Formats: sequence, C-alpha cells, structure tokens
Amino acid sequence: MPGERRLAVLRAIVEDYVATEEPVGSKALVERHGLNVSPATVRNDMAALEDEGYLAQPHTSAGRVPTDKGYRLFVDRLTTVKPMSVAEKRAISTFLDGAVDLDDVVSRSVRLLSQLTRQVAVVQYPTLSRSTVRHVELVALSPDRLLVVLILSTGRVEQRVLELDTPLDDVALADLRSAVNRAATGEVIAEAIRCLGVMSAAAAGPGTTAPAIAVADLLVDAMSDHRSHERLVVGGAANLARYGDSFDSAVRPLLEALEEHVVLLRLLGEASQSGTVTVRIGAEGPFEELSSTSVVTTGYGAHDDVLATLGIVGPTRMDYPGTMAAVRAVARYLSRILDEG
Amino acid sequence: MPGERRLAVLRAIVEDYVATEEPVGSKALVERHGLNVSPATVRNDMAALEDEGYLAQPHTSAGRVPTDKGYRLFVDRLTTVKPMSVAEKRAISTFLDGAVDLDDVVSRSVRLLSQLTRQVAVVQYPTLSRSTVRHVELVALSPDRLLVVLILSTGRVEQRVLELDTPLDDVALADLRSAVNRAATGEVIAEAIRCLGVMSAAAAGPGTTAPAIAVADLLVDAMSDHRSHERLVVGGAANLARYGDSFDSAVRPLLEALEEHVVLLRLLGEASQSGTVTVRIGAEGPFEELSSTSVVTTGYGAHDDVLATLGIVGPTRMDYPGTMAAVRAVARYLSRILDEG
DNA sequence: CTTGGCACTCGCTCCGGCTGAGTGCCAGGA
DNA sequence: TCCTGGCACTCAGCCGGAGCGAGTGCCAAG
Repeated sequence: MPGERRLAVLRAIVEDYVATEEPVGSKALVERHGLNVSPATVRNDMAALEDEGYLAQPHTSAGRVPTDKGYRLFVDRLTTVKPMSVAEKRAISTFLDGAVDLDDVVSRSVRLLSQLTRQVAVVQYPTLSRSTVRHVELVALSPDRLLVVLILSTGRVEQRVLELDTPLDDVALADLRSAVNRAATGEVIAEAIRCLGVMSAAAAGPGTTAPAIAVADLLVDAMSDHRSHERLVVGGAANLARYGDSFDSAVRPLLEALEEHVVLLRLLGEASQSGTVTVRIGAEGPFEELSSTSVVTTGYGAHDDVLATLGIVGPTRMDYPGTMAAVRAVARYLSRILDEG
Repeated sequence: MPGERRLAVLRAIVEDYVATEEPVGSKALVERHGLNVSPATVRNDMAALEDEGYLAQPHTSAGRVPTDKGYRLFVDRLTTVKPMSVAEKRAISTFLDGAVDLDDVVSRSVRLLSQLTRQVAVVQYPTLSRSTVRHVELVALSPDRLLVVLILSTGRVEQRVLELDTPLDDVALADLRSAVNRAATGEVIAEAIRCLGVMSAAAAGPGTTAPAIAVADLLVDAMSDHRSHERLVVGGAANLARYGDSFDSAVRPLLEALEEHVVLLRLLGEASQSGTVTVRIGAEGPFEELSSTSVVTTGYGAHDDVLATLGIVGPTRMDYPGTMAAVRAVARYLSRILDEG
C-alpha cells in the first residue's frame, strides 16, 4: 500500500485527469494542487505508483493516467461522498415531490439523476417481493373469458386474460372472487403465492372448481413472472454525446446495452444495501465490451427494505465523488417518497 | 423541371452517394451506371442540376452531393417503393405473430423496424379514440380512498386513486360501480365521456352523491388525459453509432429528441393516411437542430381507422426506397394484427 | 528522502510539395 | 441544338521532415 504522500499524488492525478481529460504531468500537478514538494519528487512517486499498477502512461514522455486499479483505490480510500448542497437538496425534493404516481416518480427520478450526474441514468422499478396484494378483481369479459386484475400495494396493476374451459355464472364468479381475495389480500407476494397454492390444492378435490385452480395458477404466474421480469427506465442517453472520442469502441456497446434490459439488469447487479453506494469500475463489470465504462449504483426502497436498484453508467473517467453523492441523494429521496406513498 | 436524362443522373447520384457516403464524380457515375453518354455530358447535367438546387458541391474539385431538394425530387418522382422479398415478409409476420399482448406487439414492432431499416425506430401506441370501455372497477382501499381501474377494449388498463370527501360503504360502492359501468361500458371513449358527464350532472341533484361526480370526473380525466399523452416506444438507438462523423451536430440533438416524447410526437407529425408513406427531409421538419435528419412515417390502425403513427428517424443520406418499404410493410402487418386482436 | 539539474524521448503541429480526382470551358462533330 | 474529347485548372488529402515542448528518468548533492 502506497504511503501518505503517494496517495495524495494519486488523488490529485485522478482529480486533474477527470477535470481535463488529459494525461497529467508532474509539473502541472504541483502547481495546481498545493503539494509542498518538487516535481522531481512527484515524478518518483508517479513511477512507483505506475509500478504498482495504479497509473499508466499512454506513451513515453506523456503524463500519467489512472488505471482501473487507480480509480478503485481512489474510490475506496481517497474520497468521501461529498454531501449535496442545500440548494441541490431542495431542488431534488421539490422535483420529486411533484410526482403523481409510481410511473411518474420513477421517470422523474431518472431524469433527475441523469441531469445531476450528466450521465446515463437507470432506475429499476420497485420489485414486488415486499409489496402486498391489495385486491384481486375478476371481470367476466364473456362467459368463458375472464379478466384477472391484480392490484398491489405499490400501486402496480397486473392484468391477464384467462380462457375458461367451463363457463362461469355470476354467482360462481362472486364466490371465486371473494375466495381469492380472502386467500391473497394483505399478504406479501411470497405468502400470497403459498396461500393460493393451498387454495388451488383444496379446490382440486371433487366438484367443478376448475376455474379456481386456473385463476390461482394465473395469479401465481403473474406474481412470480413479474418478480423476474423487472422493469427498467433509462434516461439521459444524450449525455453520451459528450464522449466525443472513443466513440465506436465505447458508445456503441453502451447504446446496445441500454436497449437490452436483461443486460442492464446484470449491469446494475445485485441491489446493494440501501445507503451504500456500489461502484463497479471498467473491467470489473460483467461485460468485456463495456470495459471503459463504470457503473455507480445503490439500492432503494421503502421501510428499510431494498426494493430495487438505481444508478448511472458512465465512462471510467468520471467524477466519482459527485456522482456517488447524486446517486445516494436521489435514492434517499426516492425511498422517502415510497415510504410516504 | 429537369429533362429525362438529368433525372437519371440525379437518381444515379443519390443512389451512389447513399451507398458510398462520398461525393460522386462524373466519371465514376458513367462507369457504375449504364449511362450511355460521356462524363463530359454528365458534367454539364450536373452543373445544371446544381444551378437548379438539386445538387451541391462540398468544395470545388469535389464530386456532387444531393441537397434536400434533390432528395425530395428523388423520393417524389424517381423511386417506387420496392416491395419486400418473400423471405422478408415471412420474417416480419412470424416475428410479429409471436406477440402475446399489446405491449409486446408494439415493442416487437419497434425492434423489427429498427433492424430492418438500421435506423432509429419510433412507434406510437394506438390511440384510444376508437377503443371502447370494457369495464370500470372500483376498489375501496380504505373508507375514504378509492382505486378506480379503467379497462379498455385494446387491453389497456388505467388506474387512479381517488380521495373521497365522504366515506362510502359497501352498498353505495356497489351501486356506484354498476351505475358507472352502465353509463360507460361498451362505449367508445368520446361517447363514454359524454355519458359520464350526463351521469355526473344528474347526480349533482339533491342527496349525497358526491362520490359519483368525483368518480365520473376522474374517469373523464383519465380518458381525455391519455388521448393526448400518447405513449411512444423508441428502439434501435444503437444505430446512431453508425453516424460516425458529424457527431455532435447530428447525434446529440437527436438523442435529446428521443427522450422528449413531446418533441418526437411533433416529429412524427400527423398520422398520414394508412398506406401512404410520408417522408420529411432535413429542414422540412419542424426542428432546426434536426436539419440533417429525415423522418419516414406512416399511419397504421385496425379496421381502416388510422390509430397512430410509426416510422423511423435517420440521416438525410439514407436508403429511401428500402426504408419506405420497410416502414410500410411493418405498418401493414401491425394493422393486420390489430384487426385480428 | 528530497531536490535541482540535465539529457533524452516522442507525440503534436506546422509547412511545403506532390498527387489525383474532379471540374469548367471550348472547339469540333452529329 | 446537343454531345463529345481534350485541356488547363483547382484543391483536399497525404506524406515526410523540422521544430517545439511537455514530460520523463537518472544522478549527484543537500
């Protein structure tokens, strides 16, 4: 592990490089930061840091550039997430407070996050795992077609159409409706799935209760299905225009990834604990093509449950402290709003 | 209006330029196309076409490039939309036939269109104007909070939460539910709005029927709201990576536009009649920043009603015949699927 | 361990010359 | 009247060399 001053040098290099996008040399470094040593000393430190793999030289006689490992050290040990200013906080809360429903909250969060960080923002919809079933509604579209509407405590509504083998009259429908609601309403999804399973098994006995089984199966299907098929919203793709150089190598795979939600989900990774911001730098991520992009994520959710992940995707050369602060702040306000709603 | 041969020259230039992305000169032109005249003749024609504004020279001693006006003439008079091959048709229909619901149909259409044209594709959701109300469901979340679910014949579901001034008991709720459904079910949206207005006015008489008014208002609001707030789906943004040069000037505004659905809606323009493909070239569009992009759109819908617009956005330098064919083909298959569903 | 000095490296930019595709014009021929 | 071959001219792009300067590594002294 490098000594104190070397860490300071590394920090200074990262900061300068992020700001200027140009390899930074020893002389400029001592001038711009208040390092009380000579350029020669810094040069020695830089050479040492390069030996240890924290820095790299694009070519001889050019300045140094941080490596992924250098950024890693910077993020882990050389920076504290700087709190947002009061004005920023106020801007965030007024912006998010104006939302009218879940969709609106999510889409505002994406826009906000992409504007604050000037990067591509990704917000995952809150998962259903912790939400409870609020109501199940059955609507007869025709004697043998049933619309099943599942209403969850988060405000999400899922709908499916069910083709029935045996027609169902109004009385039977009302019975079925109340039976299903008795079994599922108020339960968290996992529990609701269990209860519906029990109900379905019980109905499998004698009598013409086939619709009950079908409805229960459909609901179980809808609930489990949507747990995996998690929705994402992406915003701020225009910020990719700032990449400028390294276009084909960096932007194209990213643009492709942004449309493949499966890829994005893997990119977001496991929801980290709420409050902890996770940074995945360059090749640390799961995709080779995205080796020059970093991902900054955190979990968010209501009532101390981590429901989902949000974050940003950007070049490895990014303002980590500022970005992490923005990601954390948005996640917090978002969690608070979910708590209230 | 230029003579026959000059039009042939213009067509050849457009085709070559689209293929090569380089200004095309007189010699190469006579070689690659079977023009039975000498380069000198072609040069004269090119000079004339340039005088008339159909061509431009990036600089002296370079080949010619079509102007917007040149593309316009090409699209209007020099090309017929070439039909898709049998294999392409089959690919389209099998790809779209696999869709399970409206969302799936739309998202598949976008992907298909962007892959066929290798451009950015935009598909507008079918408007509700022609769809009918299938069912309205009222669910008491608590004594004074009511979840209103609106189910439409297209399979769309809208939900709103309503805060009530006066609590509502189960019986009143059931009455209200059936009253609302009697008024609205089966009607097209415009008619449903009218009926609900009548109902609301009738309820405004003596008695505590305030909830009826509130529910009716909310439904009217939800219906009209969603008619304007038309949803769009965008796909194939990765194709922007092919722009390569002219990056900041062309791609950035386009990326921005793709996130502003209001802008996109204006860009799509009025739904042209089904079957007619509309081409807006460069500065013909409503946005100055997008002066180097063209938009190819057409309307689609079920039962001969134009419900919405779909199309692609790409550089003015694009393969118009192929693109127009793809747009038209996808619109047709999409319409057919909506007809059946 | 730090510092100033010094020689060295090497990417970048500027400049001049060359090349070649492409043009415009003109005079002769169908 | 229109087409054609010829010819001089233009000019973007490429190549190679020179000069610059930021930046390095090493070394000897403090």
